[in-house]
Amino acid sequence: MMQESGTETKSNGSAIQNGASGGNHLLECSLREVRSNGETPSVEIGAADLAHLQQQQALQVARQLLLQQQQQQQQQQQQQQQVGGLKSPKRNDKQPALQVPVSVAMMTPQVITPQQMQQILQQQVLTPQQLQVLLQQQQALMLQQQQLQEFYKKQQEQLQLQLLQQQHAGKQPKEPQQQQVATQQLAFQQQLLQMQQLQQQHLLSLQRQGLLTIQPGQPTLPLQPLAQGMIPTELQQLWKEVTSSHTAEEAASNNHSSLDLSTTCVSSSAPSKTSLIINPHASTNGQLSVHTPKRESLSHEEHSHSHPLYGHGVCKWPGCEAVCEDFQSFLKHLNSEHALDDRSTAQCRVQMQVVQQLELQLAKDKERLQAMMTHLHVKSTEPKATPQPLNLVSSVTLSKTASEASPQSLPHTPTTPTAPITPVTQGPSVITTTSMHNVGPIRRRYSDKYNVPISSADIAQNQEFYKNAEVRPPFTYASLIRQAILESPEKQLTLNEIYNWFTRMFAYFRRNAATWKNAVRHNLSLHKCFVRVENVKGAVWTVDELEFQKRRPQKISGNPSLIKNIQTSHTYCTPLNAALQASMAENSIPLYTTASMGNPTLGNLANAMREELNGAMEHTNSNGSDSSPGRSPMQAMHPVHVKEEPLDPDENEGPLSLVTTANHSPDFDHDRDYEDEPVNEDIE
DNA sequence: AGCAGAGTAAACAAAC
DNA sequence: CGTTTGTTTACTCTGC
Repeated sequence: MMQESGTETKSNGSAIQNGASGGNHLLECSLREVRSNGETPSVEIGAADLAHLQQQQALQVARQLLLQQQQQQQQQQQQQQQVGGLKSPKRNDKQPALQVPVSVAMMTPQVITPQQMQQILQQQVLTPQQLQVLLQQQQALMLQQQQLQEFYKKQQEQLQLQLLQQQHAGKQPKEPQQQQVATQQLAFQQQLLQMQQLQQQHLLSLQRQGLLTIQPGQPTLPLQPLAQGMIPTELQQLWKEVTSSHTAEEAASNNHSSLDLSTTCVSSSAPSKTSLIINPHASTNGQLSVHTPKRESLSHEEHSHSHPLYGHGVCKWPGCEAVCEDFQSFLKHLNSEHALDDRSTAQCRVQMQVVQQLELQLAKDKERLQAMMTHLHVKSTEPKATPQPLNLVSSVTLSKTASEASPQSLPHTPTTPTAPITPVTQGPSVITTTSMHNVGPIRRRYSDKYNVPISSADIAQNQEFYKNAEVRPPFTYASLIRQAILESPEKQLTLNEIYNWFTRMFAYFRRNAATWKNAVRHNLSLHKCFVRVENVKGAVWTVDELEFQKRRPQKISGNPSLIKNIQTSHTYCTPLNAALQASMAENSIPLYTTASMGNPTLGNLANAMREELNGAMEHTNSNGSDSSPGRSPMQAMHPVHVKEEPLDPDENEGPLSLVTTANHSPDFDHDRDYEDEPVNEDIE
């Protein structure tokens, strides 16, 4: 029976590994191909050339991506066929994910991962240097514009003064002076206009290159200060005063210029934005409303020509730049050259990716900014911030809404963590070989950690942590075995089921199988608390609670406050958390949130620690009164987590019991490898 | 320093 | 016959 399950798993594991590695190979090849094709162009090229080149590259990337996705799909199909024939269907979903987490992201059909986007943007389309140059250009333009605006403002103030003086003086012939002033102003406005056009061009070129996306409802960043700076209420008032005294032609010309200002904004492919920015002033001003109808009618006209893909007589389709005399010819060009075909679709796709990437980047930067501001402005929260991940997630998981607690998640990432949005790719890959340094013996390092009570803990999170991170759990074998047995519905497990529990619950026990299995057997035999019961099917192991409690006379050297703490039900998980943190500290592993992993079994692992704790308490309170049915709280928790555990080996008797436990299987090959290896790679 | 608990390694036997 | 299960012994390490 055991043999069957063992061999079956072994063969399955290898089959899966082959499939996965094959897939990786293919993907790597295609990726490499993409990379090699997307060499960064030489530096000394014009902006237009650059844009063109980038678009070409983008096209190429698009083709490659399409190809790649096809390959991925094929690969997936192959894998499913290959795997499906060999193993039970239940294992299909989880195994590849655990074995080659990187491939998971890549195998997602039809979706470009952020990593790929990053590659597209940074390696293929634009180099960071190019990006920086463009941004610098943009900044320089904005600076110039600001200076010009200030100058313009000053001029208008002077003008205002002069006008006031003239009004008060009320005698000298106004016309020449006023005209002079007006023309002066016009000159400035035209200058400003030029600046705006320049900036607009720049923006458009950025947009064309996919560097900047102007969203319909939102003002573009550079234009916003300009527009706002251009039309403050006082300025408008002043402007009105000046223009009202002018001749009709002047007024008309002035109108025109102000119109131009607005149309500039309009032509920057953000029509709605114009109204957004200007209308508030119009409403507050009242003066502008006079102009508004005209402006609207004109801007409408202009608007009809302000196609996002058309500007300055040039087609703005990525990589096109065909010259079109007027809007009509542009439309003709658009329909003929950029009709719905493969090429256009690919280009569109690339543009979408670029936009997505930028949005992603924006989200990241926003998050970063938020964090920075929080850090800088809210110093008082700093102490709070550090343990926040824990508290946050704990509260979330305790309320069993482990939906989107992890900010990144990460992955989280965590990290996750790292991967700020690294969402949830926390497989074993997240914590890599560095975490394997702690392969040494367990030893009871945690005993002293009990003296470091930490606020509320998250058992579920810890559990997920150990499931994914190859960190040695700070529990004794005996505790773990007992926990495994108690978690089973019938409070009894076969040896193999205990093994399965270990591998399922702890990534650490997916390696060095020979070692820890031997230890498990050793413990089972050694400790009286584990009772072997002959069964119909064979033998199962149970726990003699009495014996188990007897057997632990150590730890906790009477810390009254701690003990008091412990006895409150809420802090039952405290030692576990302490142990977890200690363990992580030992391994230099940042705590990353894995709350997104779904319904964690509440208190699974905590029991392992609790019982240790209880034992210690009993020892401390040993002067009689086994006051603790103190186990009762923890026992009371069992029904909860026992029910929630989705894969209970007990339910799957026979050879399949091993197979149906998902997590351990990917590493089963490793297990075998380590079993075959005579030398333990422990570093002590 | 000594003790006890825990982990590791290994030998061995019985069962499968 | 090979593997799994179970037992036992010896040794090391760690905390007290």
